[in-house]
Amino acid sequence: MGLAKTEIFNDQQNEISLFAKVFGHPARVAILQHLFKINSCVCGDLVNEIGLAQPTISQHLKELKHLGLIKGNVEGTSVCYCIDTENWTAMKTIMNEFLNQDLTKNEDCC
Amino acid sequence: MGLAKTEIFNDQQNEISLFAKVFGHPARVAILQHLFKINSCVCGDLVNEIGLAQPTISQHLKELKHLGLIKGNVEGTSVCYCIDTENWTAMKTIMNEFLNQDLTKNEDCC
DNA sequence: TATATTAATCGTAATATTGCAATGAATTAA
DNA sequence: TTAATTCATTGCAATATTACGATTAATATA
Repeated sequence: MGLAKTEIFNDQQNEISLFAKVFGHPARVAILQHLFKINSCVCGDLVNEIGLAQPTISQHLKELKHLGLIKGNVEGTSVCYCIDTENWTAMKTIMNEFLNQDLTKNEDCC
Repeated sequence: MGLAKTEIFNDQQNEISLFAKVFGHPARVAILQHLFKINSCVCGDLVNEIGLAQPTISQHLKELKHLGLIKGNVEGTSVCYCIDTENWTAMKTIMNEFLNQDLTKNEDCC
């Protein structure tokens, strides 16, 4: 089917999977790392930095923007992207709660 | 193409995206949460707990196992799964490094 | 041995994702 | 106004993912 049955899972599980999914491609990981590193915002330098065609980068940026993890500002003919720090922090809280589940109760298997 | 150009990204970026990808489906999130909660290991209870068919759950378990995040032990006719605590911790380190990048340097966009 | 139970695997249909060439829209520069 | 620049969008081909019925393999029980 290629279609997840999201209706049988709770909001938290669906939200975690949506954030994780957007990190599930190395190009988007690389884009985010570069935005963090460059601090001030970058634009289509990303196309040069990462070795993918412009429409491909544009598509990945769109997905990151759609989840609110980055913002884009038009500056003349170019568009400047950067991390949305507030939303990034909120995402981190959700992901950390999932990743940092209590392991001390979990013994070796059976 | 449906195929990520992993060769143009570094190992860290590819590894992060592989872990994230496996969390990118709510069923796998739910499976992991249940394994954490049940502490002692569970088997095909997962099929009942989560509302998906047995082959589907089995497939998701296979992916989690392939990444080393869970272990499976055969017990008679049933198979008992649990979190691989060591690998989970290692994964957490990698994901935290990515999620906890320094935000203090990132100002509002442009 | 025959049957039941459990879970993995196979095969397949439906849908999603990735990547890019071609094109379009918006702005700037000449 | 015309041309150049930058980026988004469209359309499409190749591949991946999700889900499940049917089957198989392995073990347990009668």
